[in-house]
Amino acid sequence: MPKVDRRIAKSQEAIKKALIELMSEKSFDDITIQDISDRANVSRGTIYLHYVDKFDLLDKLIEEHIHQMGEICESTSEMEYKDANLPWFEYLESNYLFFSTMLASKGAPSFRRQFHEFLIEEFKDEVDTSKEENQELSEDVLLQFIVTSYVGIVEWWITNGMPYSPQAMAEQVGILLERNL
Amino acid sequence: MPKVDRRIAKSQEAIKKALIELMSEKSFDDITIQDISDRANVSRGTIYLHYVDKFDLLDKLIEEHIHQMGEICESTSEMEYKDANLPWFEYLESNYLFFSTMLASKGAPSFRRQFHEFLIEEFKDEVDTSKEENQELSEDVLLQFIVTSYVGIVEWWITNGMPYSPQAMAEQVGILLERNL
DNA sequence: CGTGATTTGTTTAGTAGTGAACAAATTAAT
DNA sequence: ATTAATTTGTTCACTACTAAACAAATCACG
Repeated sequence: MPKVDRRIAKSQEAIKKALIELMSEKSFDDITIQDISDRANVSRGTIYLHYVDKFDLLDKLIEEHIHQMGEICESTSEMEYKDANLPWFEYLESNYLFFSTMLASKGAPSFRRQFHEFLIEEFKDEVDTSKEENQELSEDVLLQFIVTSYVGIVEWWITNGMPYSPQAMAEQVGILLERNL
Repeated sequence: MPKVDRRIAKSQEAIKKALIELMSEKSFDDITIQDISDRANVSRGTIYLHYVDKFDLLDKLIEEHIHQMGEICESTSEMEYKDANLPWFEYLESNYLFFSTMLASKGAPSFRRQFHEFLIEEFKDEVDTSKEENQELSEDVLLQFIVTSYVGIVEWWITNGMPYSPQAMAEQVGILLERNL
């Protein structure tokens, strides 16, 4: 990995942070490139140096988070659900503004779907209908059941201002996964 | 004013912030230029682009705050003491880490003296021994009295974690100044 | 002491960010 | 529908930041 120039990293961070902040304040349609460069404290041209337009910026932002979540899944694949969930909820917490705006009604309508699809892929290998208690279930039903509930729980937790700690969430969701998979 | 390049402003901000943070963690002597550049996320060379060494950086940092405080004094010169004090304490609050580290025992020993000298200059024109109740006082005694107590109050407020709001402080110190000047 | 490791301060060639200008495309208002 | 005003996307010459290399100075410690 040819480590990226620190100026690039800083500019892109500032730009992405600016977009998230602005999306939490007004509709994506109403956000202009100038708005973003002002907020990021970056020249307007700098944005075009990295992104073709604001849609591309949003795409890449989402893509990056999906990728990060993939990394987390990878690093926790060997753990118990209870433990594996902790980094997950910690990640959600430390990116609260991103997830809350993306899941908000006027956020990024496509994000919920992408999030769902991502989880389908991740849980695909986890469902085990050979286990005794799951004999009567078909794989895809169980998979949809789990993923839908997972998305729902996350969405509820985020949009309700994270009423429980990541630890508490990891533990409880861990129990529920254990029980159903 | 030939407005400064935004890259310069950002770099210098990051560098100054880094120094303040590091000084709140360890002694100035133990801080290296590399430490600062690491913390500021800036190339080591960038520091030398703006400052000759870490002493120069500290000098300029202090000088800037003294200057800012001068601006505040200027903008409030027409107000009642109570009102004039508010921007003052708000400034102290928003630069809490700077003032608390500079006033700390192992901070910048010279800062307290510079701060004192600055206030002497600012209050010089405020003392009025022609007023009836101050007839028996000589100007320099009254001046030293006021400034010493002002520095003391600020130092106490900062090093004790700002136990009162800037508003409360501005009000009370306003009363005390009114009473003595 | 001395000597080995850090830290310093400078230089270098290369890269990213800068503001300004511009025409083209959108959007808003009458 | 015709302006007028904004926003877009691109180009440009210039400047600041970059990492890396270097010798000199300072530090640490056996």
